[in-house]
Amino acid sequence: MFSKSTEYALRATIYIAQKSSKELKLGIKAIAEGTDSPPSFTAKILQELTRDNKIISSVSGPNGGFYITEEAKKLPVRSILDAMDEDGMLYRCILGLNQCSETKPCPMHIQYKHIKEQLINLFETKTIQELAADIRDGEIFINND
Amino acid sequence: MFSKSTEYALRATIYIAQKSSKELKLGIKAIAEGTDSPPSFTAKILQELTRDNKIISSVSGPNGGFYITEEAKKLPVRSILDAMDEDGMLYRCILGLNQCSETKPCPMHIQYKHIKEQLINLFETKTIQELAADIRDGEIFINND
DNA sequence: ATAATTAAAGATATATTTATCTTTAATTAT
DNA sequence: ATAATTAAAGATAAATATATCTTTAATTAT
Ligand code: FES
Ligand code: FES
Repeated sequence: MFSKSTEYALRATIYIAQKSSKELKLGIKAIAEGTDSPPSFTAKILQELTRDNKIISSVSGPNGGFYITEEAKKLPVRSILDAMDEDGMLYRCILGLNQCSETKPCPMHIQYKHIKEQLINLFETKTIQELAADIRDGEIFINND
Repeated sequence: MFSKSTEYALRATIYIAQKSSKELKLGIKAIAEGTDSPPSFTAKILQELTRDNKIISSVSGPNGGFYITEEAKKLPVRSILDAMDEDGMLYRCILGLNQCSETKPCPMHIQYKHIKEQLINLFETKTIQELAADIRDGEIFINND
């Protein structure tokens, strides 16, 4: 469904939202371990997510690390896809035609569009903080342990 | 959603099912043009689909080309994913965890599983011939013209 | 001020996917 | 039989995705 980059971005963001606060920032090592992701690659991805403080925030230096603001927690999961330039995926033709449209539909369009709508709805309504809250509550996981 | 390879495989198969018969086989050039796909790459992909006559059939030589049997037309679209080794996609965790399961669900699992079920159902019940028939009927397309 | 710590930025490496080109084999028509 | 046509197979190339490593900059504690 998504690229590795986007999967790591989603897992890292959820992990940060669940574990961090402005007072307790997380280092790249902890994030990578907590999400079963390669540390240096995850670092690169977090750079994209912190650019312009779009989703994740960070500070360098001792006791520095990554955290997410209460504001940003309210963003839909969709905004992570946007930051990773993978939001196009939600709107593509499932057979790879240049456009997915009602006026020039592919043979799978009619049935796929209902599924697509649910996908879009899921990513646009579910917020980062909702996903993070789920984990705290119960038996929900963000790694392979 | 799918790799380029799989997209080309789906489009080519639908095109062949729509236009060919045992008497009227299609050359690689016609298939590539009819589906807006790169000819030599599509040729490679058709080799995978013809291996063991799994889905597509072919004959070399003059008046040769690709066609699909009435039997094969009854296969679900899912069988094309199988042939392209991309059937795993339907069962993966949307966050990229090693397993998607009820017992160790990721934060998106509960909501995604309903969508996933519909995707699986679509690919397992829709047949190649149904997709091809749709095109003949009306305003349904398999290329970008 | 200095040293220590941490992320940011940049350079590089590896693997995979996508794509093309060339040679071979099969089939058919003459 | 020979030549023509077509797909199969194999080799190679280009592009992209994934991953790591090194250097730099920022911040903090001493
Ligand atoms: S046109 Fe193919 S999914 Fe909409
Ligand atoms: S565990 Fe992630 S989608 Fe099922």
